[in-house]
Amino acid sequence: MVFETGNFLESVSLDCVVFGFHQNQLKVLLLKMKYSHERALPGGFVMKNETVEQAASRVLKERTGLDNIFLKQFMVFSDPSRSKMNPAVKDLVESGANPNLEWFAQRFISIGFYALVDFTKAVPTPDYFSEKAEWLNLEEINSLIIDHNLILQKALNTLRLQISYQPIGYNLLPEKFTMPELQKLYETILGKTLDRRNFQRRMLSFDILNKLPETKKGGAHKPPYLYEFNLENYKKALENGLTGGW
Amino acid sequence: MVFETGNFLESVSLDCVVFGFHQNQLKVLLLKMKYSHERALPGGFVMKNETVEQAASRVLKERTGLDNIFLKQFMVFSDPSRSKMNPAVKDLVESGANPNLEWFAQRFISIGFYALVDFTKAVPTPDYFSEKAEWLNLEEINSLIIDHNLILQKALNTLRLQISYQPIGYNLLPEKFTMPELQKLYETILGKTLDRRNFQRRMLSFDILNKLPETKKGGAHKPPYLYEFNLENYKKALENGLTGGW
DNA sequence: AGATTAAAGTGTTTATTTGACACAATAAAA
DNA sequence: TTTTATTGTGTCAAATAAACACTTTAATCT
Repeated sequence: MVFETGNFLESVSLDCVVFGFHQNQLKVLLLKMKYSHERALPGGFVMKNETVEQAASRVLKERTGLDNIFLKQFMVFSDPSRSKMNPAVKDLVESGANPNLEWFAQRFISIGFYALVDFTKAVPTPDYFSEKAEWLNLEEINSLIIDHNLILQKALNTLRLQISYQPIGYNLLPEKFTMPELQKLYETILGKTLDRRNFQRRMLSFDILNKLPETKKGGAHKPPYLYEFNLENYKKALENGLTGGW
Repeated sequence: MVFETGNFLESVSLDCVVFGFHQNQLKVLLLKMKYSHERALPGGFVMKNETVEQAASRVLKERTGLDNIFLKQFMVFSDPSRSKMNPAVKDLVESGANPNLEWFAQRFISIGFYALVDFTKAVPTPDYFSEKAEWLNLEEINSLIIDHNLILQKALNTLRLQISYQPIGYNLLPEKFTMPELQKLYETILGKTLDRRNFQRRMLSFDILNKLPETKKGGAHKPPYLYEFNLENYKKALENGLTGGW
């Protein structure tokens, strides 16, 4: 048995909404369950000697191969009926593999995390219950197990709020990126278009970008300059917050 | 025994930072432990058939006598060593009362809530572990048990952030209040002074206040007008957020 | 090779918001 | 009745945000 349930804290689970960005699309990492074939957010349990943040890091390391993922808890989901329709339990029954069915069937409150990762670096990897892990575009996402649609929606709301007073992008973009790419990221998260010139002026005013002397050639038309984040200032901005909203 | 520990979810506790406002001071509701005499935030456990929000409401109803308290979860505290120095356990040993000591001595992750209540209406009431419940001014608060200082600090930070894009006051002030009182509340939470005229202009622009024809007499000097919140707009603002910061 | 195409670079003007600031009115207290 | 200190109120200047158009460029097409 893969799960040594005795190592875990009772009653507590966690679910992660992992956001990535690729080809101007906001993506979410989802699992496909082995037996029910339903989709689910990656999640896990908390070991007896780790914090919930460490647990989420551990889980995401397993699901993406990445360390040092940007990770934030945003809400606890605790509707008493939420666990009842967990298909993982059904899956366990069908697999006949698990001696500790009751443990999985217990009531869990789940701590919701959202994570921002570099799409190109993550290697989606299924877990014990799933046959596949893959990125889906936001619009492609239909019904998820249990309350995972709700969790996703709350995560998205939180991200949208966050973006107004925190820098975002370092964890979602490759090291070097163009201003139009950054703008698309913002537009995608916010769900609206922004003025190109005002966006650039605003971004530059935050003083978290280094403009590089190179441009990104290869597209048809005028090549855009490349930028990188000025990590020192970026971190300062993370702590102190930015101003205003879009 | 008061605590039927079997009714509670394992591993999960909650702690509440209850804010009140009185005489231009921000107050926090604290308990004084029976045996160790240390101070603690009011807290409790989650019953098997309730959400964590319902649990927090229940606990606060017991500690204040109030229903329908404004309540918000803001963070989960889960350092594995946090439970180790819980004086409640020591208290239980000394009281000799509890047959289920192990339950209390287990590791808990704690869900932090903050609450905003009308100081004049709350009746501080101690719990099983405490001899006294009382309001303390923020500056009067010294060392609290376990990680409760941290929880308090995070709650305060959250409140300060929240105040920039959410209306605040309905839950902290009496029904009718004056503009100077409202301003003092903001100044106290933010920890800085604000320009009287700009504050008023800004507040009125949110369109969440009704100016009443009455003034509040009794003080020496010119009596200020009374206001009440326009609940309909207040709730809209809670949902949609305000703009900018101070 | 030259023409065409569409995205990217860039600055100014206007409107809106914020910040600073002073004097008159009032009720209580002296 | 005088004094006192708080409240009510408006304007002007500065900063910020919003609207907006033309030139430059690399790739593609012919």
